[in-house]
Amino acid sequence: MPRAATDSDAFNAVAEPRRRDILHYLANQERAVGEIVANLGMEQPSVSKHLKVLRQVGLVRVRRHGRHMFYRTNAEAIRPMHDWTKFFERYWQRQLISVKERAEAKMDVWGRVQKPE
Amino acid sequence: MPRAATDSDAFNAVAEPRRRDILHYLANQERAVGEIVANLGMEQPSVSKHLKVLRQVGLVRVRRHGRHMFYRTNAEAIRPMHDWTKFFERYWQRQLISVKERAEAKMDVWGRVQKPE
DNA sequence: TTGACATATTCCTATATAGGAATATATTGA
DNA sequence: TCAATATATTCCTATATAGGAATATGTCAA
Repeated sequence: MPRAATDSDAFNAVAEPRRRDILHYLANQERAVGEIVANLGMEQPSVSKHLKVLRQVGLVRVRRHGRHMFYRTNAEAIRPMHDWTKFFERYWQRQLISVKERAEAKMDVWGRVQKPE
Repeated sequence: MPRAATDSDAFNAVAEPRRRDILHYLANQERAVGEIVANLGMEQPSVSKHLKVLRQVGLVRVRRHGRHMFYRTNAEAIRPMHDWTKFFERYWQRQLISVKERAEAKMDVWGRVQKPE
């Protein structure tokens, strides 16, 4: 079984660094495809294909104006990722637990208080 | 060119939903592989392979104790993802800009204040 | 209507999967 | 030393890429 498709969800879509660049670039203002090409230094077909993936997972919104297609980041779609990462916020400041601290807490060698196995 | 490898960075590693499940499960306490297998209902080789990817990008730490390998989430490695998503925090509460508001702000039809093209 | 411009799509290929099955490695206890 | 236990690795395969090149589609301006 291969990986889940890039357009299956936001997590898969933003795994590609160029797509993260695009989302960052489109956060403030909507931009035409040509602007993305010029400013991020990617090939035009490449940009179109990345935008298609981002659109399919709702990470960008698009609006046509004449020959131009104006894309803009839909920040709402990033929120689930933010929430997922936020869950770990309380852990990344935690100290390592020393042997001494384990002893004082009456924890076993596995660092557990109850249900050793 | 295929996608970047799953073990190239945290973004690619967590694109796989089962790996997110594992990281969530290992956030509080370190756990033996067998516990992950039992509690998350995955095949043992599958768990070992996912753990390998997570270990290669620093998302989990491992400690051997006898026959057991105790894995634990390294929340620090999730932080870069949190920071990236956090950048968009100020955008996802933004209101849509109506025609009226655009007119008052002297924006053009593209919603831009300066540099129309 | 036609040419120029902007964007999207198609075709191509090497490559890295995820999971299943089978097997290998490592450690313990007797 | 040997069996049991815990975990890791290997082999297999269908599949979805990302990027390059070429081309198609859509829209305007004259």
